[in-house]
Amino acid sequence: MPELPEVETVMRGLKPALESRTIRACEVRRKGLRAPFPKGFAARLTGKRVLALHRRAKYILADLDSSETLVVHLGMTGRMSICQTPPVPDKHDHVVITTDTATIVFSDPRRFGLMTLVATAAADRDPLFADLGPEPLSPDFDARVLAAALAGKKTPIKAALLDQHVVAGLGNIYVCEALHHAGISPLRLAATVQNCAALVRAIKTVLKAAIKAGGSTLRDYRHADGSLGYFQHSFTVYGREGEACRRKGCKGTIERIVQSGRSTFYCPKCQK
DNA sequence: CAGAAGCCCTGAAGGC
DNA sequence: TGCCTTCAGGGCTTCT
Repeated sequence: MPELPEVETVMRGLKPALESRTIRACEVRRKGLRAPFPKGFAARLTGKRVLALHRRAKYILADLDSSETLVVHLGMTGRMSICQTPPVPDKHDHVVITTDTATIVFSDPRRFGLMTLVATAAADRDPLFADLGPEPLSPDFDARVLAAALAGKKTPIKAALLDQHVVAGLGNIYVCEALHHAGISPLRLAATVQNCAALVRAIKTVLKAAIKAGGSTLRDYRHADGSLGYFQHSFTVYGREGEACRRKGCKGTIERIVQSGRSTFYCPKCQK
């Protein structure tokens, strides 16, 4: 499940295959993913040069020389693969982009992903991005900003951190990991979190370590070159129900609960 | 209006 | 073996 570290890793892997390259062909093999592809999608990509690749929240953005930006969201099972030779398309391969040097395939069995085009100059104001919270790894995201976003929130801190308006790019796994790292219970109401500085530090630490490890491969996630992430081996709570807490000196056992329909893993002993 | 629940979608895994 | 149910969850819509 691609969260910020996975999307960042895929984006970095795509850079050599896309930046400063010209899209020579684009094959669209269905009407859309979770939303329809925009009108003339393939034609608006064909012949365009990719100026720069970047990431916002869980979105990969490719600025084109046509003043449009290709927006890609991997959803749950989306994958961007670089192939040196054109592959035989699988039934879940939905978009095939060909440059002079490579073929990039977007595949997504569950089709929770998204591919669309926005005007580059107005991207920040697009509904996809306008209300997003700060990038967790940017200096803009600090204790004061987080405290302000959590003020008055009656929802559990777990749900608040999953809210992309509060902070953009966290998903279920890294929220669980960051809360354990900070020693904060996922059940605690957001407005009652005292140590926002520790929580901000934990979020940044966990995300940076995960990016360094190339993200976490649980099921579907792969780098653009097909290789795997390995941060899953460093999880302290996620998927560890019934196992011993890894915090130094803590004798607790990791529990799994369900919050807003989603699994939460935490240690009831050291997360308060 | 905030917060919670429902929905989309498919493949893997478990039960019988 | 094979059929059925359950689960995974990001982001959107709908309900309370």
